[in-house]
Parts: sequence; C-alpha cells; structure tokens
Amino acid sequence: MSKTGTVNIQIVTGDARPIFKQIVDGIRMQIAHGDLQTGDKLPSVRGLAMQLTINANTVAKAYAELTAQGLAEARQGLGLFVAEPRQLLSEEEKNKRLNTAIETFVNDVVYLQIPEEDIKARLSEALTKIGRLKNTPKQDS
Amino acid sequence: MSKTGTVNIQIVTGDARPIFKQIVDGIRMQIAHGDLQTGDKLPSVRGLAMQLTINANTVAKAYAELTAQGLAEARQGLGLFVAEPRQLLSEEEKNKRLNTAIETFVNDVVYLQIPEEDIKARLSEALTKIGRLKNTPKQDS
Amino acid sequence: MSKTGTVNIQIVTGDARPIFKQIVDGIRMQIAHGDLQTGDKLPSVRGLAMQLTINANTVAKAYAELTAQGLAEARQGLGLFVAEPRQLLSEEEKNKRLNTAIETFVNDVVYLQIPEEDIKARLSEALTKIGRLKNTPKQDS
Amino acid sequence: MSKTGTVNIQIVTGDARPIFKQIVDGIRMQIAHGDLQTGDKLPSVRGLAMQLTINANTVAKAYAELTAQGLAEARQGLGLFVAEPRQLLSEEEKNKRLNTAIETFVNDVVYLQIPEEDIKARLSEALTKIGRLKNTPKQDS
DNA sequence: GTGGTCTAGACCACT
DNA sequence: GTGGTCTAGACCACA
Repeated sequence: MSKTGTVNIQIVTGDARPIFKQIVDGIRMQIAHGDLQTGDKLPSVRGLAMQLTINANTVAKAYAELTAQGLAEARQGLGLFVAEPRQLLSEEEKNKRLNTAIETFVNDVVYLQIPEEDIKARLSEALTKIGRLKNTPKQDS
Repeated sequence: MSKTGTVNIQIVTGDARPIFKQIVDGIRMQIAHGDLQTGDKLPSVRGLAMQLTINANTVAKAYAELTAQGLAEARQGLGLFVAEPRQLLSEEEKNKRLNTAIETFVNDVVYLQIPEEDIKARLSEALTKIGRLKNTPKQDS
Repeated sequence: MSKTGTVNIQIVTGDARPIFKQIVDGIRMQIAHGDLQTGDKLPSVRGLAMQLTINANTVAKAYAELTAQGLAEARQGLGLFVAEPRQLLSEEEKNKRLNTAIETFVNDVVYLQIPEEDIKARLSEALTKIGRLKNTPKQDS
Repeated sequence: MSKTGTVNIQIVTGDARPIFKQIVDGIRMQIAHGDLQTGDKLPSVRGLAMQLTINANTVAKAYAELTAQGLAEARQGLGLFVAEPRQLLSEEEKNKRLNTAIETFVNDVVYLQIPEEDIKARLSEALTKIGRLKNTPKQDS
C-alpha cells in the first residue's frame, strides 16, 4: 500500500457523477482511509489518464480540484503529492458544509418511505466503516 | 396551514441545485412534513412562477417531475393536487437510491474532519425532526 | 442492427400522442425488441432533432423521460446510453399500470362490435411478436 | 335497471382522463353491458351535472361526443336517448382503430416486465367479463 | 462535441 | 382560469 504513484480508482460508466469528480472522490477517500499518506506521490496526469483510458484534461481537472481543496500540492517538476493534513476551512465553513450535506441527504431519502431506524443504521455503518479503516494498522507485504 | 394553493418555497440563486429541483425538493419536503396533505391544491404554474419571479416553464418542469414521482396529480383544467401516498419504487430500487445517497453524503463529509459521533448526532436529529413534524398535530394561532 | 447512435423513429403529425411521447415509445419499443441493447449509444439530442426536423428541446424532453424511467443513462459529455435493465417499479405500481392499460384498451374497443375472439387473437399476436423478436437472433444481410 | 334517466357513473378525481371522457366511457360501457338499452333516456345535462357536481358544459360536451359517435340521439325538446345500435364505422375504420388500441396497449405494457401469459390472462378476463355481462339476463326488482 | 437548464412566447385541450 | 406541448435561442458543465 501507499506505494509511490499508485492509486486504486474505479471509473464507473453508469455513475451519475462526472468522471473528474469520481477521481477526486476516489483519491479523497483513499486519503481518508489512510491508503494514501502525507508525502505520497500521486500518479502523473498522463499516467493516470492512460490507466483509466480517459482524457488527460479530465485528470488534470481532478488534480486541480484536489489542489484547490488543499489535499494535494504540486512540487515543481516532480509531480503532485499528498499534502499534510491541515484545516483550510473555518469551523463555520465546516458546519455550513455539513448542514448542506445533511440537507441534500434528507432530500434524497425523505420520499423513499424507508423506516428512519433503517436509514440511521445504514448510515452509521457506512460512517463507522471509514473510521475503522482509517485507524486500522495496515500491513504491507 | 395547508391552505389551498399555498406553498412556502425559497429559491436560492447561489444554490448548486437547479431552480426546478429546488421547487421539487421544497414541495416534497412540505409533503413529508405534513404541511401539504393529500388532496391539497398546489399553486398554479403561472402563479408560482410570478411569485418566485421565474419562468412558467421552470415551474411546469418541477410539476412534471412531481407528477412522475407520483407525489402529485393533475386534474385537467383544475390544477395540480397532492396525490395519495403510494409505493412507486421497488424495494430494490429504493435500496439502490439509499446507497447512492449514503455514498454521496460520506463523500461530502469525509474530508471535513468532523468527529463521527457529531455527524451521526446531527443527522439523526435531522431525520427525527421530519418524523416528529409529520406526526405533530398542527396548531393554528 | 444496433449500430451506435442509430434509431429508427417515425414522427406522425396526425398522431394523438405528443411528439416527445412518440420518441419515448419508439425507443422503448426498440429496446424491447432488442434492436437497441444495453450500452448502445442513442443519437445526440441535436442530431435526432435535425433528423426529425423538430426542436432540440423536444428530443431533450423525451430523453429526460427515458432517463427517469431508468431505460437510459447520460454519461456527461459523451451522450445518452441504453441502461442496464432493472426493476424500477414496485409490483403494486406495475399492477396498477397494467389495470389502467387494460381499462383504456377495453374502453377503446368495446364499442367497435368486434367479436371477442378476434380481439384476443389480434392482441395475443401483437404481444407474442414482441417476445419473439426479442429472442430471435438477428441476422445482418 | 335501465330506468329512464338513470345512469351510474363514477367520477374519479385522481383519474388521468378528462371528466367529459369519463362520462362518455361510463355511458358507453353501460350501453355495452346492456344496462342502458335502445330508447332509454339519458339524464338531462343539468341533472347529471348536479348529480356529479361538475360544470354543465362538461356534461354537454360528453353528450355531444356520444351523439357524434352515434350512440345517442337527441329528440328535440325531450332530451337525449340511447340510439339503436348501428354501424357508423366501416370495417376498415374499425380495424384501424383496433390496431391503434392494440398499439397503445402494447406501448403501455411493454416496459412493465410482466410475463406475457399474465397480461394475456388479465386481458382475456377483462374482455370476457364484458361479454358475459352483456348476455346475462338482468333481473329487475 | 455532449446533455442539462432556463427564458420567452405561442398554442392547445379541458373546466 | 388550469396544466401540457412545442419552438427558438441562450448559457453552462463536462469530455
């Protein structure tokens, strides 16, 4: 794991998300999981584009997004690296985004007529899974 | 409450959601809350368009969406009315949509570095609020 | 058959159905027949609009309908593709729609004074034709 | 049954059909069933409008439609009566309408993924029910 | 290039 | 008056 320049991303054609967002989400999730750690090198734009058989512009756009979010930083001539965790966002901003996310979620779910308890359970499970992954000691071969 | 043809919708120009989606979400939420009940009349296409100072076609699109989702029904020449609740989607489809919503939520939240417990609490609160509102007897002033 | 981006649709001006519905029905039927298969690309909105000499918005509306019914999916920037078959509607809803269709049919036919056996035979034939077409291996000339 | 000026029509508010069509269909069906027979008087426009609590214009439109279809005829100053069965339509025209009805039905049903046998059975049942009703000797109290 | 959204204005059927 | 359909033309994000 966390080998230099290795990411594991699935591009799903039937996904509603644009491809560049799938890349951003994929890398962000791997950072959250700890699969990618501070200082790890991300694959080159062209390399990842070839690997995923998509346009290089699309990868570049994803990388720009990651940089803007402060999750990655470019070292001139060397490539893009996972940045050290820092907090770009104020508490207020974080709260606002959490609220937005919650609102979106409730909107998406409210009309499904699924019991509240089921939703909570499923969501709790999904959140816990991430937390656990993050804290699990990884064993390299 | 639930006066004929009255809805309370906020159109936010800075919102990521398109206008017609904001209308759909707004009305859907009011139905979920019980502010709008089966048989209640929605405001006319042209009336709501004027009220929100948007184009009538945009409202019509929102109404078409609500009709397609089985939440409202048109009575020719009379207007659009809140439909009787029914189960439109298969269990399979509902599950799929719940999964998508959860995935989106986790993606939106994972990088905020907010403690898992806080997220769960806030979400639980938001979900419960809807359930409670729905069952709370409304009291007119 | 099933060439990328090829559909065969007849727009009949004298038809009671609106244009966008004719498009939806036409494509839906081609999917049912197997002429269009999962993953096949539909013609572009603008392309089909030109081909049928109608407005692009009308085609877009038809495509939105197909997407809502789960028969097609948009891949951003690439176009619309035939989606993997899935069960969108609940059994209850399917039954309701079947009942409505039967009622409509009976209403349309009851006053024609055509012997019941003839009607059944013709209908049976029409239904069987679809099933057969769907399963018949297609032979290109 | 078949008392002068009595019809039994259900106006369903949630129905997709316009009201005037529900009236036409309702009366047409009663004629097909034999509940209304040649020479029976239909209720007055105003009377039926009051009974159904709808606008008199709507009833008038339905009656005009029935007259145009040859199912009813006005006797000046006396009202509207069920006409003697006759064939306004040529064989060709009847066939064309049957085809249209079948096409519509297949379009409505093809995407429901209901087994062909089930559809045939349900349809057959619906058609047979009418035939049986029509030939059943009615017993008046 | 692709689909998606929005505006503006017209016409239709139904009540 | 009501919603539904269609046209024409514009702008956007995405690949």
